Amino acid sequence: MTPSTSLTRAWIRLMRAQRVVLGAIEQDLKSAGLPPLGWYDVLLELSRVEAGRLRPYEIEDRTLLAQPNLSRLLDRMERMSLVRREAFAGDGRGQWVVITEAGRVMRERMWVVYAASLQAHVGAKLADAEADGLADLLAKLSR
Amino acid sequence: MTPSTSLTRAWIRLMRAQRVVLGAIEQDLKSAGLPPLGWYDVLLELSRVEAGRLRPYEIEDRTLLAQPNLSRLLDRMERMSLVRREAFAGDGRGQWVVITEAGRVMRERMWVVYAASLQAHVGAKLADAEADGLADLLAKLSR
DNA sequence: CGGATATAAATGCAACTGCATCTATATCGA
DNA sequence: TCGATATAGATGCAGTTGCATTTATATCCG
Repeated sequence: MTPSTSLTRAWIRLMRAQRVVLGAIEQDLKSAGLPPLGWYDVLLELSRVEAGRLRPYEIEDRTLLAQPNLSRLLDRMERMSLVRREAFAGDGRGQWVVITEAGRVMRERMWVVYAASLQAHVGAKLADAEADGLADLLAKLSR
Repeated sequence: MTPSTSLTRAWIRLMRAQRVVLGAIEQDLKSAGLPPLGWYDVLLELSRVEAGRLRPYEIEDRTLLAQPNLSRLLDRMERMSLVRREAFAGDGRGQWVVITEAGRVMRERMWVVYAASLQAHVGAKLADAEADGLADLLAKLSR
């Protein structure tokens, strides 16, 4: 049941590439005095939906964050006034997570840095056609 | 400076694929009662070299582990008798990290599970030629 | 209706990471 | 040779993650 060398090599490079690029991006965000990428993911999901609000479990599904981690991430974001929690009428257990105006502003500020960083660390190394090929191959892995 | 959609899509899928596959592999190791993947990486590097020993900074270079993290990982591995630290003659600041027989056995036990997991979570989804293509594209990113 | 079960989210705790700092030893240059 | 600087590795601490458990509310079924 030993995987082929092709396979092993691809996996090792996947780990390495992700680590290198993610590290570089996080570093760029930190240098700009901005919060880590996880915050961006949450803000993006919230700003994508019309009402600017989602249930925590919906955010979970979209971001692959584990429930307790999301709960505490929301605590931190709420402390920074980027989101606010509101009661969910109709189910006493539930709540809405609502993005604030400050949250929208933060998402945009983060995107400026994130986009430049992506361009520098990925875009500069991959032509568009290559990126498409990569995306297709990677898509097979998450399914 | 906005990255193309191709680029963004590739990056998001890279993050997702790595998270999904790594999560599955770690889960398989844990289910088998084995330590996490980081331990494997260290054991592998040590077992690869003829004398079965490396300086900590050499392990760092090969695994991308941060120095303080490696230092403590070695503590844990030493507690489990998988490696042992020895003085490095010729530089009083340095040391050797030596893999023990138990360490070699552990590496092999981990590889059995790791290999099966890789096969299941990557191999089953990617033909060899695709894996080669993926590896080539990913190689461009770490450079 | 009322007890068993399920679901939404929070909390406690241990392990791990990143980061800054510290200690000890080496090296370099006046 | 000696003080300044660099390097190897360890340690302290705060922030984060994973995992198990808890709390509160819903739902389901006899």
